[in-house]
Amino acid sequence: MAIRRVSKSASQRVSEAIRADSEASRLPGKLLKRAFFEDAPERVAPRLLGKLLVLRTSAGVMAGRIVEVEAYLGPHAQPADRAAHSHRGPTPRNQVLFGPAGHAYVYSIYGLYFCMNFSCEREGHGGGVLLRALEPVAGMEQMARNRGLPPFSFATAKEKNGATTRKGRGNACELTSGPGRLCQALGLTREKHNGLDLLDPKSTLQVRDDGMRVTRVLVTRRIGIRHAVELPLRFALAGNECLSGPKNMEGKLIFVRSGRAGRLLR
DNA sequence: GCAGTGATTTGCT
DNA sequence: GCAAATCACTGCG
Repeated sequence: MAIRRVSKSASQRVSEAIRADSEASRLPGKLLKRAFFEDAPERVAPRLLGKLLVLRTSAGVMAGRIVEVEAYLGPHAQPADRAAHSHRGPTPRNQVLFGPAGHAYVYSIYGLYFCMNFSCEREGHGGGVLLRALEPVAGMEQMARNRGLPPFSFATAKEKNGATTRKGRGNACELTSGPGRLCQALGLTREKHNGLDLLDPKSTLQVRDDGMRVTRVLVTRRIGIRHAVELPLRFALAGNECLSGPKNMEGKLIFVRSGRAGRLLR
């Protein structure tokens, strides 16, 4: 199967732009608008594919391209989405989901890890999109430190796929392929990052659009949940090396003829 | 496959 | 109040 992913030169350009100047005004691409998130999670989720998650820290800038997400529907959804944290209504933990769209909802799970959602829909609705995997773009050295992995140089997804990976060289995707892993790689915690506005130019955590065009999106059931397992609400860049979960998951492939992920499922 | 881990919520009294 | 159940995960065997 042919694999569609970011061209190496595009990734390098992004990486170099970030390294050259970490000022907000010089970050790659443009900040998304609030309206982007003020829609149903199942429509926001596929549009997020290909966008960049950018985190500025004192140690430098880390960035990853969003390659896998899941939509979690608010309490008013038909049918009810019992897998969603918000399905019973607001609680102290999930209040960010019921706030304005475009904010980070970070929660701890199994006492060991954190996961992050983006709030969607209008205030009070409780919809969200879970980030399941990123393709690392910048700050891989810091990500490896955060993950407790050895500081060897990481092969890019393209190198790995081209079988040019040298022995002893890790795959960059190991850093961020999974909802817990990506939070650990970026150092995201509930204490520091829950509730951050992803659309504020001054925010340390942003979602940006560098114009990458998405052409093939895989839609499958969600992973690792007990309730509402049948809903097709997991969206991924088809064939991307950095996806989490089983590689042989059945799903539907959607071809995006218009080019923009934002035109999906409209 | 399954153990480890702790925050969160629910369901009792 | 307190105990029990739940949990959208990861790493290891």
